Formats: sequence, structure tokens, C-alpha cells
Amino acid sequence: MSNTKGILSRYASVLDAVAARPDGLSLTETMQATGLPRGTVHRLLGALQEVGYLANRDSRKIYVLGPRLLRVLHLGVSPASADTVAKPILDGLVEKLGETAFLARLSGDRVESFATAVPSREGQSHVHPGRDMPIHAAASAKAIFAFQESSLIARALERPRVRYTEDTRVDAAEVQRDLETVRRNGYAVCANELDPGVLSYAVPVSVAGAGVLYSVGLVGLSARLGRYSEAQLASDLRAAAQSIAARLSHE
Amino acid sequence: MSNTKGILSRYASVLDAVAARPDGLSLTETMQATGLPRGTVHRLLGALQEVGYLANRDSRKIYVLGPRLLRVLHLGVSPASADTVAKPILDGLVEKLGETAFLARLSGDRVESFATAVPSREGQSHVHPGRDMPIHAAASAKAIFAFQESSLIARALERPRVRYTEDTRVDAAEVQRDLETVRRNGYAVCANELDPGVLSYAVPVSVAGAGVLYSVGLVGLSARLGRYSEAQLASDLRAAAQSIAARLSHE
DNA sequence: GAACGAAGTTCCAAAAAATGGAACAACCAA
DNA sequence: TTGGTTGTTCCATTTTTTGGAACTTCGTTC
Repeated sequence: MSNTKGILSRYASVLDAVAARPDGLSLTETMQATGLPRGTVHRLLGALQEVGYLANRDSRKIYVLGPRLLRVLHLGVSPASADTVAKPILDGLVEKLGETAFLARLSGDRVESFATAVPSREGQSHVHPGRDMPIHAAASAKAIFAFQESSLIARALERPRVRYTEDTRVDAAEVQRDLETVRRNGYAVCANELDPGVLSYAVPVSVAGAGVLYSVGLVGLSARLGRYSEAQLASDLRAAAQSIAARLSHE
Repeated sequence: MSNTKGILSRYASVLDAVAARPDGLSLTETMQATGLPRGTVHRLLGALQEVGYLANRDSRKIYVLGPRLLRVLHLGVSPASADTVAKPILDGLVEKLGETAFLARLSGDRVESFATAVPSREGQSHVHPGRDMPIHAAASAKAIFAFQESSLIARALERPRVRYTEDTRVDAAEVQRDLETVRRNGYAVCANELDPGVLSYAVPVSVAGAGVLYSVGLVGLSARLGRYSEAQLASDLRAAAQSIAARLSHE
């Protein structure tokens, strides 16, 4: 199973062993499963844990797959699936609120929208979100970045920040303060920051074991979307987010 | 994000970079994403590909997540999900054929049943599959092992093989021949090999990108189950397998 | 099709990390 | 306390990584 040369193949066979046992593996069990010597296994498990590929279950010496690996797996595998899962829920939001709803996704150090549901109105127009959501001016991006590691936020902030409108906050410290607010409130709001006259809300979607990888957002012309109370929108979005999270997490 | 020391952290950041871009990454793009020098990235990508953590898309120099990593995901994350997904389909089989249907799953170098649907008959009894399915005497195990790497098969064959009945084939070469037959037919049959008077069919469930990790099986008393033709059962099971595969793959 | 630049590959001596056996500590049950 | 098992540390030796530079391949433009 594992006789390819190189160090990686040893790490890989440890991961294989752990993945094969959803309840987790002790050092000794890993040793038996891989046929590697004790000292070696000890070091491999330690290194894998250090990078976040393994984690201790119940703070015991039992190893299970770690958050970073789950994250890789979610990002790498579920884009199509998330789309399918999210669509009906987004449609539900659109129907209830009459504005565009969309799912945004963390991709490296940027956030992009990738599943959108638009209202089918006769006369009136609707807003369609752009693809690349900037950290400093999009609610959907803020809802995600607010719950990322500070080093990732820092990387995202390294990118130049365009002043789209008069209300755009381009100062890094100000953006950090915005993120803090999002963490506190559990949702993000952007009014006229990306486009004048456009209002936008978003809440994070947290995938079990892998953290926040998505956000559900709502965009619309301020004049119309402004009629709803913040509390109402936040609560509707939160419900949608939970519903998406549940479906993504069990998969 | 990545400044933990050690070599693993470099491999991990390459994987992060690749996972973040579902369409794949070239060497140069990986270089930019990780900030590592060219020669280094070249070697890392090569090593990751060697162990099966990365693969080339369309045989171009574009790297995407590889089969072995996807396998870790499915084994490590989806047991609960597979259960949910499979249940209604198993129920369908039971209703149509009147016999016990179940899903078996590869776990390390053994196969175990883990989602079962039983017929709700009044008078007659039904067979319930055991938990550990031996490679040499269970259709469900054969349907899975037939499509595994030969080294994994070899490991599974190292385990002692009990002669459950007179019809049990315990010779390793014979088992290998059985597996070859399964590969050819696309389904496995076991008559009286594990329990006398019990007949069992199974077909492999192939998960996109990760190979065969599950099988759908049917067990029943030979007298009853024997009424159906092999072709009929195989076709029904194949339909169920495809349906399960589709649902698991998009997730 | 020659010339050019970009992307990918190979090479190698110095630096860093892995290896595994043995000694050691912690833990647990009797 | 004792004895056995599991987890941890240590370290000289071996193996791998590292990264810059030179080289090849590929695709484009003139």
C-alpha cells in the first residue's frame, strides 16, 4: 500500500490509517497499522498534528483527522455539491424577501460568489453580485474573513483596496474594526460601499470541523432592501446559513 | 498561515493552494501562491503526485487534488452521510425484492457492513448480515476488494481465512480468481460460503475520483432469493449502486 | 522558421530533517 | 508495589530538502 519511497508516503500511510478509523487511532494502533517503529510514528503524528492534519479527540491521545485537512477536502471537493445544496435554500430566501440571494466561498485568500438566485420580477430590476468580493467592501467577504485566521486576513488585506464609492472604507485598521463588528453581531452589512445605492447583508456558514468557508448573502437596491429591519434579515439569513451548514457538514 | 516549521508545512501549503482553486494550478501559479522557489515547488508537486495526493488534470501540467486525498475525505468524513444517502435506496431495493439490502464500506484493509434495510415481513424471517465481511466469503467484500490495489488485497489476504462452510474457498489463489470474476462481471455472488443456505449478491459503488469504497449487497435465504435471475438482481443492484454513487460523488 | 520569453526540469553542495533503537517516563491494572 | 503497556525523549547516522543556476521544452510573435 505504501512502499513508494520518500517521506511523504509515510505521512500518507499514517493519514490513511487514521482516515480508515473514524473513531480515531492511538499511537500504538497507528504503529500496528503502518508497521513503522514507535519513535517514528510518534514524530509523524506530532508533525501531522502541528500542521493541523490531525487532531486529538477529547484531548486524549487519540488521533483523528484535523481541521486543516477537512478544510482542504471541503474546498477541493464540494464546490459543485455546495451549489446543489444551496440552490433551493437561496431560492427560498429570494421568494420570501424578493431580493437576490447568493452563496460566496473562500478561495485561497479571496472570496468569490458562486451560486446566485435572482428574483423573477416583471417590471423591476434586481442586483446581481459580482464575482470577486473584496474584503473591505462586500458583506459576503466580511462575513467569511471575520472568522479566518489573522494571517489569512492579513494576506487578504495586502491586496490593494479600491475606493469604489465615497463610503468605501479603505483603511486597513477600519476594515479590521468592521470584521470585529461582524464577529460580534454574527452578520455583516455593507451599505453603498461597493456600489452606490446598493445594500447587502451576509452571514457566515460554518462547516463542521473546517470552520467558516462560505457565506450566504442578500443584495438589493437600498431603497427596497432597506424596508426590512436588520434583525429580520439577519435572522432569515442565519436560518439559511444553518440549513446549508447542516447539509454540507454531514457530507 | 504557513510559517510553522518543518517540511510538512510546505506540503500543506501547496495542498492549500491547490484546494483553493478547484480548476487546478500550474507550477508557476503554485509558486506564486506559496512564495516558494521554482525548484522546490517542482519537487513538492512531484512528490505529492507520486503519493496520489495530487493529479494532473487532462494530462496537462495542471495540478488538482488526487485520488488518495479524496479517498481520505470519503473514508474520514462521510460515514454518517453515506448512511443517510443510502437508506432510501436500500429501502427501495428491499421493497422491490423482499430481501435484506445493505451497504458495506472499506475500512482500512477490511470491509464492514454499516447500513442495513430489512424487509418487514409478518411471518417469514430474514437474514441480517454480520458486521465484518471477510474477503474470501462475502459478496459485499469481494465487490469492494476486486477493485482495490493489489497490495491492499494482499494485506487483506494475510488475515487468516476461516472455513465457514464446506463451500468456503480459503485458498488465496482461489480468492484471487473469484475477484477476477467479479471484475469481469461487475458483481459478486456468494452461495453458502459464509452461512449455509444463504445467498448473497453485491455490486461495487464507485465514488468519483476516489475509486470503489462501498458496495451494495443483498442477502437472503437461498430458497427465496434464488428465485430471481442473476441478471435481474445484478441489474437492480447496479442501479442502486449508481444512484448511491451519484449522491456521494457530488458531496 | 528563427528568435524570443515563459514555463517546466535537472543538477548539486550545503543545510536540515528523518530514522530507529534504546533508555526513560507516565499510566494503568492487579 | 509490581509488572506490563503506552507514550516520550535522545542522538549518531543516514537521508532528504533546499534553492539558485543552468538547461530544456513549449508556445508565440515577427
